[in-house]
Amino acid sequence: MHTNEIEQQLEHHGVKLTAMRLLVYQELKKANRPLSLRELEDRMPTAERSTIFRALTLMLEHRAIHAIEDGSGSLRYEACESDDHNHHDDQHIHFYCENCHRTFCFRETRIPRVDTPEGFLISSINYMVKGFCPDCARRHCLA
Amino acid sequence: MHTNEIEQQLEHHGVKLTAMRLLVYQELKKANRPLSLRELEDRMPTAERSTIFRALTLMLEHRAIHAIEDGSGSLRYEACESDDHNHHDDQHIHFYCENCHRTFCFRETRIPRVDTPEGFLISSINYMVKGFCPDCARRHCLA
DNA sequence: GTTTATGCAAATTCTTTGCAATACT
DNA sequence: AGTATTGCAAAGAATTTGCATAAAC
Repeated sequence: MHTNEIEQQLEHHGVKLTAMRLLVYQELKKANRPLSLRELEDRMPTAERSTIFRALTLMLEHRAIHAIEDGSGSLRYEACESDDHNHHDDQHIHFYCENCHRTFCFRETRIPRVDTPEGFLISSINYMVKGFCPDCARRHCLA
Repeated sequence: MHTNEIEQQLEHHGVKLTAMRLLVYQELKKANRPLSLRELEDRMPTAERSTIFRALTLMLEHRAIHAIEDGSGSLRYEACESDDHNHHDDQHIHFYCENCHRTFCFRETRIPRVDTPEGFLISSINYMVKGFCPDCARRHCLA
């Protein structure tokens, strides 16, 4: 994906472009999995924590990205898959390995919908599975 | 539910009984919704934060309770519904109101299961819906 | 020139641990 | 006595904010 496309995506969400915001967004796109603030910092030595944080907050508000809590103790951010900013759901489910603390995206698996009681307004859904990833499961059995 | 029943539930999970642990567990049962460490502290002026925390940690390990991340920035703890300590899933879905920061349990709604790729070992599942609760939705529309 | 974004530093909040004192068996 | 639990205080980790500088419009 070219930078221009990415710029357009951000603008499509109503996010005013800056060099830093673009960088953060690109990094999320590139990673292709949810990243924590810390991980983003590590990948962008030129960017300041608070700058990244404010970029993330802004993009969250504009629903260009979403946040998931995986139990690692820190939020992880992920670029939205679709450009449809009317549907801001986490589109797919995630898996968090309690042993190696990695978070996996199961992109093939959409989140099954449920009925909610009258009056509740839904803006997003997180479906988070936890346990052991194949690597850790194997090691755990051998041990 | 009598104290004795609650004691039995804890012991059934292999948690050695102490006054503090019982108190914490009772408080969770009583609340009937997920509580944060802070909320528990507020409800138990006699108990120390670290004591509550260690009680929670222990009960988590023994799967007498489970933890959910609702996006409020702090973990919330909830007494398990069933006494079956082989199934430690969050049995029902939760709703977090982004406006008033309350977390609701939709006990009627079980978490729909999904297929996960080969090799992943599942220990728990969180299904978290976010948005506006009826109260906040109404106020938001009027505003 | 006014508004907006950035960088730095520090405050806040939440979680977790070390250690001495206490309670339990 | 010996082990396990509790309370206090403080360390760690992550998030969030104030403010001065720098950039954008």
